[in-house]
Amino acid sequence: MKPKKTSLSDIAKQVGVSTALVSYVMSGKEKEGRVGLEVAQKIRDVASELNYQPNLLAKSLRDGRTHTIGLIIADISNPFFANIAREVEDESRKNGYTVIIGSSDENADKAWDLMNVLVNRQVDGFIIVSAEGSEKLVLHLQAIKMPFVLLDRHFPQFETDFVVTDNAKASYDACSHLIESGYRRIGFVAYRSRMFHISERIRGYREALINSQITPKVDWLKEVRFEATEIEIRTAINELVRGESPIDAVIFSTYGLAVNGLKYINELRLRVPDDLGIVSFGQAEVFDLYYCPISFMRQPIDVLGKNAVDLLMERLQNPGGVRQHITIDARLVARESSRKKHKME
Amino acid sequence: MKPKKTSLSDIAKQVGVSTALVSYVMSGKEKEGRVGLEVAQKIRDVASELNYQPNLLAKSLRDGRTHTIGLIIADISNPFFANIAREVEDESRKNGYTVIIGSSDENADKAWDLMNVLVNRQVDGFIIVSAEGSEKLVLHLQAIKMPFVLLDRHFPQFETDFVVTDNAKASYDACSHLIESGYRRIGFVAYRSRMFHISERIRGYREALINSQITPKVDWLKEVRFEATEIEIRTAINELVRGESPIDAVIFSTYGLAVNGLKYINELRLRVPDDLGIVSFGQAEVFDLYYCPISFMRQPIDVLGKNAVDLLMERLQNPGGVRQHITIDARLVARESSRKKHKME
DNA sequence: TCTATTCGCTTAATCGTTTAAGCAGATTTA
DNA sequence: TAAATCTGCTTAAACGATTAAGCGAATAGA
Repeated sequence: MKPKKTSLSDIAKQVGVSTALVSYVMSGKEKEGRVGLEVAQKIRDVASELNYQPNLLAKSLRDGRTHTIGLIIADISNPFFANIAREVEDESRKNGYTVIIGSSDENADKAWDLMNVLVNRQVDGFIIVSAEGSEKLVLHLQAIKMPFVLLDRHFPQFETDFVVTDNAKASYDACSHLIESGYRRIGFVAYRSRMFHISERIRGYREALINSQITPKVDWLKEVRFEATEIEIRTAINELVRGESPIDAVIFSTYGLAVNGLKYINELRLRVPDDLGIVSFGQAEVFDLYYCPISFMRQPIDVLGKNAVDLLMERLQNPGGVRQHITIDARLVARESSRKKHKME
Repeated sequence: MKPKKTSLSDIAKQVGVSTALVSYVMSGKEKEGRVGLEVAQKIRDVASELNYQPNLLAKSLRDGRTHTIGLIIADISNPFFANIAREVEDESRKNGYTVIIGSSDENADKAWDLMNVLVNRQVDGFIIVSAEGSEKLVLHLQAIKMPFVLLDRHFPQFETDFVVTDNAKASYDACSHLIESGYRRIGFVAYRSRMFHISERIRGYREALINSQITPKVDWLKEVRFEATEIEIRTAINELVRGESPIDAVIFSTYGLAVNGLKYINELRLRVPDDLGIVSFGQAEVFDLYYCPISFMRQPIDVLGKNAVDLLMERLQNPGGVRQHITIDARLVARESSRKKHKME
């Protein structure tokens, strides 16, 4: 039925030598294997004649490395993660590694299951964008001494390798920028979460306000549950723009929040930035093409992805080395959605 | 250093039996293996005590199936493909399969290399969104009897399994819709390509015009090279709106073309749909949030993805079975960008 | 009581590779 | 000239799991 693939021993048989010789030749170790010149050539000829392709499974089983890494992200259909995946894929291939991607949907149980599947498939290491509640996963990877790098989000209580953006600073910059542009009552929409990167973003936002002698009102901070984004973001925005202290600008702390938020803002026929200034996290074509291009904090996804892979490669070489913490700055891309307010207000 | 994972023989040693017994128990074949009750229990106890996890590499090497499928797409950072990837991933996992994704960048050589890597990793089958010039790849997979399903694009000259949208019909519907809305001079922007799905889209567009007694002008069809989208789309649109027979509506045959086209249309300060009606292929948040929501042909990505996986699963079961061709209709989602023209024009 | 059958287990081959160890024969060294 | 080294190759174990075949001992059948 299926034509059996040619193996080392097929070549060996045809040439009339042992598989050992063939192996040496095929893996470029003719010197070490002390293979004769004519025999080596004969082996190469037969190999290409039979179109020999090595079985990576056998190789991996033998030497305990699969040259495969597992990438666990929230959702590959989210452009932020899709771009990360792309970077990780490219950078890994450059290093001779294949990537297996899995989406956790921000669900720690799913992430745990995924991790187990990938561990059983003997990946050499992981790059992980953690879901909330993934402490167990991190501890388990440490326990089994599986190399891994946390990306975009990390747990300050654990000593791990990680590559993240400076979220507090990014938020601080976003908020300061709005203040400089003349906005004073600035809302902040985040996912309801106890994750560090979220609280860092909130902290940065608060500090920027305080630093400008603006007292952050509790009502300005809205936390939306990830599982019910579409519904809860409507409530949140309603309260923000129609509450006791209505806002004149808002920061979306995430791409998904921005998209859903903007949809509702359109429905309400609020004009950006006249009715509402906006700065968002995340990035995507949406922000360019919106009638009023959206200002956003650009996270250098390419740098994040590349650093994560490089760091993991380093860790694979040297599992015992000191853990590295890489923090990368986000850069404000100012657009129309946060342009200067007219003073006449 | 790294704590060696527990293997069957570790358990066997500790219980004092052969690995065969342990294997029977761990794979739920106690009956077949005729394993004693107490011994079976002892094995289970020790297994969970040592936290035994099977080595899927060894299993795969032994029985020739990896329960892995390769997914080759153009670019994971393109939302259309990202969504496909997501569907394929989910549906595969339901079937106990893991997916390895690779991006070809619409480049046949890259696709070929990717295919080889995945073949060497012993994937059980492929789902492929072909790049132009991938005939060699398809023929090779057939030659080595590797099961595969073509997704979204296929080669009519080869007898393969495939799952595609009815592109001619989709294009026909898109164009007819514009005509019904009062547009008469309709442009069509496509990638320069000899791929079947592209020419089908062009064919459907032409037929719709002819069917309405409109003679399609050659100048209305613009083909841009994938590698130079950003530059060439500007020329294309310039010529379309400022040429001898300027258009009043345009169809973008692809998500990427739409995004780049819309950016330039914004720059030109053309108003949609008053200056230019629009219908696009592809789908994404952009289309919802554009100041004038974009009409588009909705390709049911979930159905495409699910069908591709299911078809591949079937083919894995029955490699010899008759090839299946699944064609799925796209549905027009009419929005503001193609709303009825005022008669006064 | 003698032969079949069942039970509970072990042995060993297999998947495709890698690589340390060993073995003749030829060549060099002292 | 005897010992040491080099050359070109083979043998065989190992990675971790699966599973057909086989082997005593106990049980059943007649």
